[in-house]
Formats: sequence, C-alpha cells, structure tokens
Amino acid sequence: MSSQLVGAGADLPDGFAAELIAWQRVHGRSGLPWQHTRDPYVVWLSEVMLQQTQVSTVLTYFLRFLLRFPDVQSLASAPSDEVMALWSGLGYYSRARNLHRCAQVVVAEHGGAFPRSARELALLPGIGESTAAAIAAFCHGERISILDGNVRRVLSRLLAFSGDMSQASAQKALGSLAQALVPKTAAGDDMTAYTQGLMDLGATICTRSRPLCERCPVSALCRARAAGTVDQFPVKTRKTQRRHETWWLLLARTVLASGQTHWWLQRRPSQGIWAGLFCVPVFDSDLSLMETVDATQRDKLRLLEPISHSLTHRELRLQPMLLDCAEQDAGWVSNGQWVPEYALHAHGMPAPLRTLLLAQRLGGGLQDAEPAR
DNA sequence: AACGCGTGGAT
DNA sequence: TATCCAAGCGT
Repeated sequence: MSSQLVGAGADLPDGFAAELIAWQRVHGRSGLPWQHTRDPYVVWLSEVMLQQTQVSTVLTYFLRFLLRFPDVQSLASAPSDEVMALWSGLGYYSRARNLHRCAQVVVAEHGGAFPRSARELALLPGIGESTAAAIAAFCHGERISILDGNVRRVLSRLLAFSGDMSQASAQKALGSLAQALVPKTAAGDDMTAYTQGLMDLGATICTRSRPLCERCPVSALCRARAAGTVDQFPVKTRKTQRRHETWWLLLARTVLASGQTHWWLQRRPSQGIWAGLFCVPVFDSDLSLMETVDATQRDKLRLLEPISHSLTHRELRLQPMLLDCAEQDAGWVSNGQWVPEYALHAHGMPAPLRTLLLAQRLGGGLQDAEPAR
C-alpha cells in the first residue's frame, strides 16, 4: 500500500500546501466562533453541526447549544429530549442522538477527555473519518487530511481527478491523494491553516459554479484550469431520485381550563424520517385520517393550505387538517399527549411542523383553504 | 456499497 | 420550478 501512496505522491504538484497555508492566513475565514480554540469539545460540536450544513445555518444553533451545554459533562448528563429540542430545525437528527451518546462515552470511558488521534476519534458515535481528521488537525496539529465536499471539489479540479464521486472506490482514491498532499513538516498551527484553507478555498474561491480562478492561490498548479475543464469536476454520475408523497397531518387543538391552547403530539417512530421527534399524527390518506377521528367530530375538520417540504430523497406535500376539540374528545388517538403552546420550544420537532403550528397561533384563519364567508 | 437521513441557500 | 448540494455518517 505504501508503494501506491508513494507512486501517487510523485504525480502531485509541488508547493500546493505552502501556497494554500499562506493564502489562508491572509484571505481565509477567521471570524467564525469555533475558530481560535483548540478545545476538542467546541471543535467537535461545530464539526458535527457543520456536517452537510452551511455555516450560516449553524451559527445560531452553535452559540445557543454552547451556552446551554458549555462542556462535555453538561451535555452527557442532559436529558435526551432537551438535546433534541436544541437541535430542532437543524436536520439530520441522528447527529444529535450520536452527539449525545458520544458525550456520554467520552465521560464514561475517557474520563471526560476526547481521544487525541483521528484513528481513535473515528471510533466514537457520529464521528467519521473526515470529522475525526478535522478535530485532530485543528486541536492537535495531526498531519491528516479531511475529505469533505470542499476537498473533493478543490482536489478533483487541482488534479483533474476523473474518478466518479458516486463510487466509494473513487472517494477512497481521492482520499489517498488528499493525504499525500498534506504538508510533510507542519510546524506550529500549520495544520490548522492548511485544513481551514482547504475548506475556505472550496467555500469562497473554488465554488461549484463560476469559480473565481483569477483569485485562486493555486491556479498555476491546477490541471483542470490548464485544460479549461474546471466545470467538469468533480465527476458525479449518480442522481438522487426524489419521490413525491402526500402526508395528511391532524392538527388537533384544545383549550384547557388554564386558557392555554394545547396541541396533540405523538413521538415519531425511532426509525425513518424525523425519528424520535415530536409530531402531530400523520396519515397517508385523508380517508385514514377521517377514520381515526370520532364520527361526531368529523364535520369540525378544516382543511388548511398544504405545505411542500423537500428532503434529500423525498418531496413531501404536507396537508394539514385542523380540529378544535374538547379535551375529553381526544379518545381517538393513543400514545400522544397534549402539549401547551408555551412548551413547544422545549420539544424537538420537524421544522415545517413548528412553522405550521406557529402560523395557527399568529392568525391561522389566513391560512384556511376554505373560502372566506 | 448503495441508500436513508433535514433543511435552507444558490443557481 | 427543479436541481444541486453544504465542514458526512451509519447501516
């Protein structure tokens, strides 16, 4: 295996790392709240939140999360539902569950200190190879390469790497090249600047469309640039198919003696979309929703405006039906609970549902699909 | 090893 | 509007 790595290394451009590091220190991003620290807890939290999620989206979640859970011990001892509530709206909720489990493992099995090497970090829940490499490089200067979307785009162009990113074998091959490009001698915080530089270059210069090659510090080394084929990299053949579905949502509402509005929420199954989150009852047809509602109340159902909500692999048409009922009428669904409006923020729930419930409070009459009279 | 898993921004 | 995809991971 080492002979292959050496062979690949012989093909690589000289001076890439040095140019990138110098560029990052002048033109790279430096004001993000998870930079300028080597606290593995802070870096870990940011890296997990940033998985498949843009910086601008993460910012507020990160600051709020760190305020509530300032260290790994406080996170480890928190109730799972509180972690999910703070993650609510950020998506990919298995990240939050793994984050919580990881904190508990670090406390219980590592005395509250994250392992230092990428190899050991990658054994923890929710930490894959790329995240492990980022933590080890940022916190301890380990000479190891990340391999995220930015690196795949930057390096596939730099090397005119034609492997298909849809295939694991090609990603592995590019990962070996990425590792071979890591600076041989990384002094001080060189690995921090190098790692950050790879991502900054991909995020601000070597962008998906219309890259700013004139401003790129390594354009002279870039093989796609030389061939005029920058727009052909990275290669990715697999297209994500998106299935269309309609989900019928039962928004059951009641006003208790306290005068507070409550919503009927259930916990989602532990597998699948929105696993473990709180949600209103979901049905796959209007008929099945109607059959669930007591016959004496069906004429109180009101059809609201549908919402389209797209996931990576699904295009959902969410069709809400509003039902005002008395508390004692609620015998028609099991395993749920009335949740007061003031407590919704403390429940992890899907983003579109939060929007939907909020819209009812703020004058849902405007959203009523039935004609005004 | 391909697929499931959220949400929002950019084009 | 449709599509891509962003500091990926688990199975």
